Amino acid sequence: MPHIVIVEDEKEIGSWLQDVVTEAGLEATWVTTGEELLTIKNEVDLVILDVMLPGLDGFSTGKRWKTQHSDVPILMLSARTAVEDKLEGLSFADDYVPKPFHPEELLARIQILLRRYDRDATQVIDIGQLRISLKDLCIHNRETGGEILLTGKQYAIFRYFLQHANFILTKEQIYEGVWGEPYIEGDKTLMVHIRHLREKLERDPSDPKIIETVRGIGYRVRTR
Amino acid sequence: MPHIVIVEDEKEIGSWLQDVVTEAGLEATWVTTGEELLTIKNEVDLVILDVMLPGLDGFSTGKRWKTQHSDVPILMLSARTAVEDKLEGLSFADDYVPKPFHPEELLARIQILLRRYDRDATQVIDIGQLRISLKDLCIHNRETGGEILLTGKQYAIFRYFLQHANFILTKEQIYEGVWGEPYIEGDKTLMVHIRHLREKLERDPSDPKIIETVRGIGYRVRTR
DNA sequence: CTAATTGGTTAAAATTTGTTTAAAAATACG
DNA sequence: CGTATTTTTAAACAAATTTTAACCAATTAG
Repeated sequence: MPHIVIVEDEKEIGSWLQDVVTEAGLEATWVTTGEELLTIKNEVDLVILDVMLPGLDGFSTGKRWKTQHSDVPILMLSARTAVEDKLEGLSFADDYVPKPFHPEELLARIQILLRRYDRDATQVIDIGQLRISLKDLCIHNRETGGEILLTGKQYAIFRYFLQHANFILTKEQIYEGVWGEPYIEGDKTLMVHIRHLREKLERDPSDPKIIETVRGIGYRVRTR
Repeated sequence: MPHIVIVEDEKEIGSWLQDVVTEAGLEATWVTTGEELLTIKNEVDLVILDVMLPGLDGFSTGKRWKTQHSDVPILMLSARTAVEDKLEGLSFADDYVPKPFHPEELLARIQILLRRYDRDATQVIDIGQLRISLKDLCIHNRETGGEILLTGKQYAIFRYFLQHANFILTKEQIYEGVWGEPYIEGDKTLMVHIRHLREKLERDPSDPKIIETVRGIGYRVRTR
């Protein structure tokens, strides 16, 4: 059953949304702040995100979600119908629905996003001895049969590699994609994380096959 | 370049849409009936479909397209803003934009759909036996099937050549373009790099075909 | 034909870049 | 609040790249 997270600070609307989604046969979690959304660890299939939020606003929350968490679709809700707001939202979100709206329209748009997202998800890829299910980012070692658990940053980096698999990625790209802030020339932080990742993923961390080094440029993870 | 088909019977709007899409750097074909859309044989990446059409209406056209043709996304346009219409459209289409709308919003929504259904249109150039995909910085030898990895400076120089392909480039130009500092007459650094590049790229480095020498001036890489 | 010029080649020196290890700082957790 | 874990910083080390420099080959001009 697809799991939907609703981020809405107004109690009445939040609770109503949760009902609407639940009655449509979907699982719904309702949180009231962007910060809460960003800490959710469970599997999420879609986020309904209000623009006006206390603290971290909807736009900032959405951008962080997309860059730091996952490609899981975001449907923005807003009473602000100005083109600038729509454009801002659509620059990272997958749909933007102005308030007020009919619950049926919302559900129809949710279905579209779930349908679309489902297509490119539910995939399992093999890299070397590893088997990775992209949807829940579980990594198994096919040789030992064990599961490999990564830390937060390690997941973020490895996910970035998988999302851009087979591309040679510059350190700038990776750092900015994962940390969301500019890379400072000569910084070794990323390299230390690569080292830790290799310790967990590679057969022989000092002869890496999964995370290749492309000297003078960056790194690459191949899936083919 | 993504190819977009616009189905719109009103001449003014159709032509305007075509302009909007074309100016955004996309290829646009404009037809006036649903029947015409269903006969298109070329590759299509997105359909913009008006609801009100003479003959086969937008809803019927869209459903046929999805069932009989392909999974290529449909963006519905309509002056009918009733929920029933929206729901009918969203039951098969991928987005439903009520008229009137701002061109920027339309373009943002087009981008979202194209992004989702991206056919991985990576730009690929062939030079001699080499196949180069600029986007992921990969160079393949089509004869041996192997990949050619370059060092940082080698990538920088070769990319400069490709960005100025078919032009005869002076050593000054290349040096200043790659190093970002003035070229000192008689410096052999560039030549050493050219030698290393030729060792990796050419069939016979002492009889170069890919990086030509233009005596007294500089070098040239041809793509045609 | 020979000298001068320009580009090519090679190997060693210098520099840059990536790796590794350890410890400090920050964060999460009970 | 203290402990464990994660993340970042720092420094020493190793290795590959880039540059330098000396010499060689080809072409052109006198």
